[in-house]
Amino acid sequence: MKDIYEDFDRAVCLRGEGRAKKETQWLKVVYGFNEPQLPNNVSSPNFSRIFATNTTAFELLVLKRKIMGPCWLQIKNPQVDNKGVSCTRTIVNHRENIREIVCATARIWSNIDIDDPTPPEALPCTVRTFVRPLDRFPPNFEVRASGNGKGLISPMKNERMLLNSLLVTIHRADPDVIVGHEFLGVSLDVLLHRMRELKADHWSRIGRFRRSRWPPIGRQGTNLRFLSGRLLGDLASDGAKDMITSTTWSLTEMCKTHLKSDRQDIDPDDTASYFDGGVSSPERLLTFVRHCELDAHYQMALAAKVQILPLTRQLTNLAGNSWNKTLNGGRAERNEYILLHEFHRLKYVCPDKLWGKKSAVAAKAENEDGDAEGGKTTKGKRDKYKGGLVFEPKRGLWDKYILVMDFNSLYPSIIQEYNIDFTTVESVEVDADGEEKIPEPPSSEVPQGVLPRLIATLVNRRRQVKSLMKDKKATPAQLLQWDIKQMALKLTANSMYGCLGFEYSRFYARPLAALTTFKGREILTHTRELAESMQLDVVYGDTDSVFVNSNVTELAEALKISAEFKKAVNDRYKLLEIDLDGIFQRLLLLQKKKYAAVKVEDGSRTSTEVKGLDMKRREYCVLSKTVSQYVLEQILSGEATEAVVERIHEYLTTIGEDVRGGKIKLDEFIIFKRLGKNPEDYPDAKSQPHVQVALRMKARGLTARAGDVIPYVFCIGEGGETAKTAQADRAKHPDEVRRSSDELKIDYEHYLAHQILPPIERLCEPIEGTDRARLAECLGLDPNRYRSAAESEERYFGTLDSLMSDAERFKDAEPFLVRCRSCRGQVAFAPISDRESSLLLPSGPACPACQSALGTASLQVQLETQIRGHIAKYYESWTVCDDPTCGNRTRMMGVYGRRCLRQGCRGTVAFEYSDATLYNQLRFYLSLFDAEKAVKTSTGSKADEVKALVDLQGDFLRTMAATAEKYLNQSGRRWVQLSTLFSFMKM
RNA sequence: GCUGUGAGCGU
DNA sequence: ATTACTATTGACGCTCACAGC
Ligand SMILES: [Mg+2]
Ligand SMILES: [Mg+2]
Repeated sequence: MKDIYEDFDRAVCLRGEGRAKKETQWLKVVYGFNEPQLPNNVSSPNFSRIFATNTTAFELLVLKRKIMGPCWLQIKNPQVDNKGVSCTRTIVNHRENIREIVCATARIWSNIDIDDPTPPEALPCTVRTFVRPLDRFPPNFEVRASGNGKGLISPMKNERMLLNSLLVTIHRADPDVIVGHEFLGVSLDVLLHRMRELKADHWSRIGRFRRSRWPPIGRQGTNLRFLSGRLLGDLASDGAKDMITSTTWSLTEMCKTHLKSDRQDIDPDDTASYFDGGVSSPERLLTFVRHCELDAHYQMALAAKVQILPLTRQLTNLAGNSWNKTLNGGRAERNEYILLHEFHRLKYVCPDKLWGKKSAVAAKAENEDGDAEGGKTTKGKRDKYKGGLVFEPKRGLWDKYILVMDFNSLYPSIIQEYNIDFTTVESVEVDADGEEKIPEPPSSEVPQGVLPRLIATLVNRRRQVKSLMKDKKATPAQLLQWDIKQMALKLTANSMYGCLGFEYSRFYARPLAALTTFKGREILTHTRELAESMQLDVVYGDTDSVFVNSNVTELAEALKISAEFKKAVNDRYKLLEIDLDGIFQRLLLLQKKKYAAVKVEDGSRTSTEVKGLDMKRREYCVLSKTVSQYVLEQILSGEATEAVVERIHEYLTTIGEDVRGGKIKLDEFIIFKRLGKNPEDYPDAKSQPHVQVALRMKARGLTARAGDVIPYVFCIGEGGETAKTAQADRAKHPDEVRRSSDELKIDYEHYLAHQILPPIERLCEPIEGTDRARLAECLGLDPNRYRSAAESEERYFGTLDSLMSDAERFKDAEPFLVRCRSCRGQVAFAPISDRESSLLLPSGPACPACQSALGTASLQVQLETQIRGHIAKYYESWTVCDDPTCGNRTRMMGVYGRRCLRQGCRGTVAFEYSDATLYNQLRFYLSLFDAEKAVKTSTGSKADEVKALVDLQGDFLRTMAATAEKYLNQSGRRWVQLSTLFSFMKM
């Protein structure tokens, strides 16, 4: 082997379990990357282990040269930055169901300084758009295109020419950065496949690495390597999504929220209509081309607005990783590199990167855990250790000042405060019961560890930057740059903790993470106790905050209390710092992590702060959010409850009418849900609306991949579905609804019952004077279906001491029909207190028609037969639809389904003969032979008569009652089970 | 109510 | 007119909808 040199080096090994091993002697061997990699598990009498056999060239270069992110390696070039934006339009070739390129815009800015806050529209750029016909261009299109304003439009003969010209443009401009929206996931994928298919010239010019032979094109969204040498800033990448607050990250939405521009949405299925040489006009195609031009601008404007490039550069400079990785997202790698740099500098040997495996520690813990599967969350991911503490909220509407006291970056502070580090914390024993114990923090003599010092450095640098920002003479450009810097420092410090508990991390150290959160819980508990010792009421708290009820109505007094409390808390810690995060004038505390408040801004201004409520979630449509917003405003208005409740009821009534009257636009009904996996990978796609919609999108040639946010609307079923699939199948893409022109109708009832009512009900839960049934009624929904279980039960059976008479209670019960063997007549067994109709005489039961006696045994058999008939009917499980226009009666359904099976009907089915009906029937039979009740319900002179009768016929009554009771007990137990187990049936 | 699945808010 | 390869994942705490039992 050549190129080898040897060198003894003292180093400390950082392996696995918490504390680093002792300093030992190492032999450093270096050889070229042209030689094969050594296996990492070999040993010999001369050495026990080899480390870093699989270190990548990138890691080595960056560490050895101490390269901390983007910088010039040879200082000979002037600062040149060339940014390009590409925007492509594709069309689905339905014959082969593949996507082709029809239009592409390259918008190029040259010599840009990314820290320059000037918006892109104020900077010069060149615009070049290539467009090709599907068959032929509309007449005169070429002429009209040449007269386009700023941007150059180049009509191309075919797709291959388009691609070639695009490649030439990219080659000439040779951009350092490509900015796009869904470029990696969509555009690049189509570009690559089309370039290969059509044998485009110099295809590798899309990147800076020249190739002639095509390497395999990987899975969609994984082909970043084709762009080697250029940076890709994709607005839809995970990295960008973390920086942009948006529900869908669609271009249209981000333009609206971040640029205040109304971007026109184009239904992909309409693309062909713009191109049709016969139908379309040149103007129409031009609008399409200009739309493409404009999108390229929007993408750049958004990138500038959210500052992806400057921020990712700062993050990369801090961590010393690759800029492209930061742009693409994934925090773990940044964290890994910042630690690699630090440990390398201090001459530690770091744990090797394990490809495709969890870290050694994680794998070991897995074996020990065995099948003792802990609390699973998603994708079989277990919770590995305990996290933050959340106090049980004291629910309700608070109207005295509430002080929100919050620890400043709790976890980074804890790591510093307790000197938590790989090198300082002793490894822990595993308990007998497999429970891992929390390690002890080191004693105060132990010198500061690597991690605490790293975080301290970051925090100090941030403090310096923030003090710079206070300078009055600072230019806006400087301020912006400093703000980005301090943001990057904060993000970096805050992400250190997360990676300690990350099982795939090279620096995985679960005990350290567990210790950090443990201290967090301890601190929060102590903080609460301190507040209570100061006679302060803590109404809520989450991980690093306590909500203190000041119980005063004067702001100055509240501030005084907060200052006292703050001092009391901060005196207990060296570094840890609590601060007043905000003051709430009113607070509606609904659940853990769910509340709304009127926050006092400086002086007299206020703002509303909402956390965790349904209206913050993308799965609730705009309409639902609007209604929630109104209701919330009323509740927080501070006015008298009656007035508030009345206004809410009124509002809901008009909403119900407006919705049913079709006065609300389609956009207000759109629901969003993200695909957690690719749509094909769902085991039960049938029951998931967003998956169904995504699958249909794919069938039409559009893309729908893991991570995409799918919009959909619930429509009225067209029929042909089974009960199981009905709900999900009724979800349609908004474009489908728009295209269908009245074919598809929005399911207004569904929206009222599932999107509007539940959030409102949750908001009003602590409000006196209204309830679910009342709210449902206002919306025009059947209040009975929304009554609470207790209420429904009352309505069924009456309360125990109800005034409801038996006649009322049993009005729907079927009578006990007695057949006389002599005269073959049939008569109902009337209540015995009803002396005129009853067939029970003091001498015994007798036929009212022929006066012959009826035997006890005969009556008993007849009763049993009829009871069995009812029970059989119950088990037949006939269901009937509640929609009066349908009335479908069937037993086709699964026992627990509720949807009507009939095509096109949206009714809800209930058991025609329900458990409640059966129960009531049996109680009716029993009541017929209830001596005590008969006496009680009789009045005046009748009472004596009845009393005498039941005394004489006691045996008969007891026999019959026992018969009824036997079945009642059997079925009664069944009923109790059903009513408690399947409480949903009594909604 | 339990189980499972799927959502995504919160710190 | 030269390579080429995986794989890709910050933590935990809490609520909600749906299907099935
Ligand atoms: Mg905090
Ligand atoms: Mg907080």
